[in-house]
Amino acid sequence: MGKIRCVAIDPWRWKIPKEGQMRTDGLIYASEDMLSLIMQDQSAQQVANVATLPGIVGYSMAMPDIHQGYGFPIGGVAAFDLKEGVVSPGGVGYDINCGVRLMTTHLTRKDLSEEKIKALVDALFENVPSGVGSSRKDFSLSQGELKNVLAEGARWAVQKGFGKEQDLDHIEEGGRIPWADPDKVSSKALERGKSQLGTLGSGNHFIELGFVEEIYDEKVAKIFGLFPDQLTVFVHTGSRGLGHQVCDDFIAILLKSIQKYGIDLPDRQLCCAPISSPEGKAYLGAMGAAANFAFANRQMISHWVTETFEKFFKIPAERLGLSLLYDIAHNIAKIEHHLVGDKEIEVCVHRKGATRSFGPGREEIPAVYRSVGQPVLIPGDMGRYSYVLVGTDRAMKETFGSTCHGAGRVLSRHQAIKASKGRSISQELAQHGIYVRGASKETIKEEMPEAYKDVSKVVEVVHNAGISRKVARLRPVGVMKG
DNA sequence: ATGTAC
Repeated sequence: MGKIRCVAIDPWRWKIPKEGQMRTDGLIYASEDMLSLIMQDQSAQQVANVATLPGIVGYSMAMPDIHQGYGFPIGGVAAFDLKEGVVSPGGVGYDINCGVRLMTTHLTRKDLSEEKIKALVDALFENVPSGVGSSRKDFSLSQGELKNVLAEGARWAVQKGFGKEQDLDHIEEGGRIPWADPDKVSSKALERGKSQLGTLGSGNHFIELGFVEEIYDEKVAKIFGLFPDQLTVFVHTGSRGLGHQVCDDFIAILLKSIQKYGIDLPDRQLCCAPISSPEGKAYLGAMGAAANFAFANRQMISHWVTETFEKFFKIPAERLGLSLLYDIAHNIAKIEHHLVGDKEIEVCVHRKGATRSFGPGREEIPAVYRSVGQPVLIPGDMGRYSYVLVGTDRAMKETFGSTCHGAGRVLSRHQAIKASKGRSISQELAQHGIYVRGASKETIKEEMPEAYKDVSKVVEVVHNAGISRKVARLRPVGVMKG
C-alpha cells in the first residue's frame, strides 16, 4: 500500500478511500491542523491496515486523539461481524480496560485552600500504592479469590466492602463483563495480578482533584450531578501487570494461528483470530477477565479515595457528597448490538483509546442518565483541563457509539524527557496552581503537558462532528501520578 | 501500558 491519501468529507471528517487489500474505507475524525500532525506517524497507515481485516463492518475509524500503537492505532474503533470477523489483542491494547472514573462531591473551591489541596494529594499518595510494579502491603489474594475477582469484577469489590451496591449501576457493563473466562488467564498473569489489585500503576495513570470550571449544557450537567466550582476526583488506571500479561500471552498464541486460519495481514502486529474460533473465544474470555480486574481495581481505589477524604475532612462520605458519576473503559472489545443499515446486528466493537458514547435511550445506560445519553469522561493532560461529555444518537449511527478518550500524545515518552531537560515540570505546574505528587520524577517528565495535544481541540472535533457533546470542563488543581 | 529486555 502506497502513501496514505486522506480526502476531506467535511471540516471534521477525513476519508481514507478503500484501495489494495482494504475491505472498507478508513475514517478519521480530525480538524485540518490535527490531520497534518496525525500524518507525521504511522497511525493513518494503521487505520488503513485495520480496514483489511476479515469481517470488518462499517469503516475503520480513528478519533482525533489518534496516535501510533501496536498494530491498531491508539484512538481506533473497529467493529467486526461475529461470524466472519476477527478479534485482535492489538485492537484492545496492552492495558486491557484501562479506563477512568469520575467522582463528584458537595465540596467547592472555597472549601479547599492551596495548602489543603497539597495535603489531600499527599494523603492520597500515602493511601494508594503507585508506580511501576507497585503492590499493596495490606492486601494479597489467593489464586482462588483472584479468579473470583476475574469473574465478578467490581461486584466482587462491593461484596468485600469496597464501595456501595449503587456504584455498580454507574459503571460501564455494571462493572462486570459476563462472558469473562478466568480459566483462560495464564498462571503467569495470575501471579502478576494477585498483589496488584488496588494499585494505581505508572505512566499516565493518576488520581486528579479538579474543579468544575465551565458548564456548557446545564440540563445534562444537572442530571450528571455537576455544578460550578464543584470539587471532582478523576481516577485513571487499568488492569496492571495482569492485563499486560494477558495481552502478551495472546499475541504469542495468535501469531502462531494466523496461518491456520489463512488470514493475510499487512502487519503481523494485527495478529487476530476468528471470533468464532477456539483461539478467538479464549482471547475474549481472558480479555474479559482482565477487564473485570480493572473494574475491581478502580472500585477499590475509589474506596481508598473515600476513606482518605473522610479522615482528611473528619466528615463522613455521605455528608461530603462523595459519589460515583460514572466509570468507563478506554481499551476493550465488546459484543454489542447496533443498527447497520436497517438491520440490527451483533458486532464485536474494538475500542482502543476510545470511549463508548451511547446516545439517549440505550438500555446499557443507567436509568438516571438514560434520557440524555451516557456520561463520557475525557481526561486531558495534568496542566490543562478534563471534560465531561454526553453520548449522542449520531455516535450510534456513525461510530458504533464511540468517541475520543483523551488528549493523545504528541511527544513520545523519550521525546518528552528530552524536552524537559533542565526544567522542573512540578514547579512549572505549581506556577499554574497545580500541585503534582509523583511516584517517579521520570514519569512527571514523560507526562508533561506539552507531551499531549490540547484536549480542548480534541473535544472540539468530536463535539462539532456530533459523536459526543460538551457538558462541562474541569480544571485540575492537584494530581497524584504513578 | 509494562517486574519499561526472561
